[in-house]
Amino acid sequence: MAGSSTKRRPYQVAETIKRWIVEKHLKPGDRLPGEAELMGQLGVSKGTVRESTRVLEAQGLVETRTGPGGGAFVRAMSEARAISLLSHYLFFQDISIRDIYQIRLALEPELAASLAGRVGPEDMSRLRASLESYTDIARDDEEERQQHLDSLNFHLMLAELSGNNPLLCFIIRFTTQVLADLTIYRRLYEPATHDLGQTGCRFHAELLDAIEAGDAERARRIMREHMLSAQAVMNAQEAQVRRDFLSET
Amino acid sequence: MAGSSTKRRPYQVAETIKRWIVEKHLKPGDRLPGEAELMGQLGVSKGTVRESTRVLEAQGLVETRTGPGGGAFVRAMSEARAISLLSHYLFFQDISIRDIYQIRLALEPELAASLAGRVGPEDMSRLRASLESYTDIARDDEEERQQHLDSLNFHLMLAELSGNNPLLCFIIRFTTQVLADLTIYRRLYEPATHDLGQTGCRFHAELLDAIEAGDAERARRIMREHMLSAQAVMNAQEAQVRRDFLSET
DNA sequence: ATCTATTTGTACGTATGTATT
DNA sequence: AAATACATACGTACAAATAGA
Repeated sequence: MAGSSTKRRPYQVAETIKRWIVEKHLKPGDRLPGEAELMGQLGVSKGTVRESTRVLEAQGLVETRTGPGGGAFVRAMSEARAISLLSHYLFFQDISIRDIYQIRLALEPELAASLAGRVGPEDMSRLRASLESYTDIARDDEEERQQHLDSLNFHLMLAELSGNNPLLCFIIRFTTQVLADLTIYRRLYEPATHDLGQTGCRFHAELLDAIEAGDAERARRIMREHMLSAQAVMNAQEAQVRRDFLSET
Repeated sequence: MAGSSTKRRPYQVAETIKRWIVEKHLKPGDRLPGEAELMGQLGVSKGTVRESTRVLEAQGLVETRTGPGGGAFVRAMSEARAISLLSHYLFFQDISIRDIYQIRLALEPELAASLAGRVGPEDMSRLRASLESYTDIARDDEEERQQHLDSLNFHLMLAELSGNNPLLCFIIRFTTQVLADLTIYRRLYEPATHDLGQTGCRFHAELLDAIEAGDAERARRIMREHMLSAQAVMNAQEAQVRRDFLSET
């Protein structure tokens, strides 16, 4: 294989800059050379430099600001962007609800266990307060839909609280996000799910007790039962996940 | 909310094109309008169109070809690129070996179970053949390192075989990739791990038996024990994951 | 509050590379 | 082998945004 550079210039430049970030141990907030300097140092035109910057920006590695002192700055990719990018990957892969729940069933109990005894009192009451919105049975479809979103949000809050293991946190938030996305746009929640909110609420309440008591094994077991119960309901409606990109908010 | 477009033009254009892909149900291989047409339809200049194309390309949504009949084509993002993009996210997140194994411990048994009775004879023998390379004890460090890579590759092959649940497959391949990456560049594998290859090989062999027999529960249990055993060894060396981007191959 | 300097953002024109026919 | 259609790259000019005097 000859050394002929098969990639196009903007990508060569982007790769070079990535190497700089690694080798020079650049941290979020650090400034990269400006367009003019890059043009000079790398011997490319302005347009090429800009295309490179867009690439790095699209990948979430830098952000750019105009004006004096502006330029391209190293940036820690937001979790929202990472989720969005992963949804780009799954766009052409056929994911089913079943797939999502296979993951949740394996991971959520793990998260619950790792949280036992590690949630402060103020977060604890925030979690308990959030249960209120779906203790009572829903009047209409609209309310039920909202309850389901609130219930999913409970899981997002749990993931948020577990600062340790960012990867676990990310995966859980991603799966939850996909489910929430489905709930918003589709009538995913129609038949025979009316009491899912009720039972879900009970599971959540028991789970909080176990977490507060610091009983990791009990938390794990409760969450597992919770997932199995939800999975059974969801598997009934063997839906294909909607083809869309998740937005970045 | 006012329609004031806070984002810059290339991103507006990229978003527009993404909407086209969703709404028109474009599939991989479908061609997007050429630069000239986009310039006309969207009322932007050539440079802006090109920056937009780079953004979509960086996100793995399109590829571009030169020459007659060339242009930008819709493309299903490769798993390799998705892994690379996710590694960009984790770059600033401080992941530990412990974190990786927490995920593996939860997911690998699930994968093993889902594979039981679903692997064809030819794949079965490929898997068995791969065991050969680490049945015998390693002579030197170099050989041991290679054995560890082969052993990880076994898990990659398993993930590959499980076509169902692309997301599960992706996550497992990602975690394995991170470990392989560490093994290549660092001396992760030094102390007290000499028999890890041996015991790992035994686990793998037993696992294949269970899979061939179609015994999902047994496969799950064996893989779980395998992960627990490896985790115990790895937790000894509480290493921080190396700061680097995973390459796209 | 206004101006000014700095730096990115957008547009346009032109030339070159590359693959298809 | 040549013509064609398309992306790729360069250079310049000007617009917009922002920090600081």
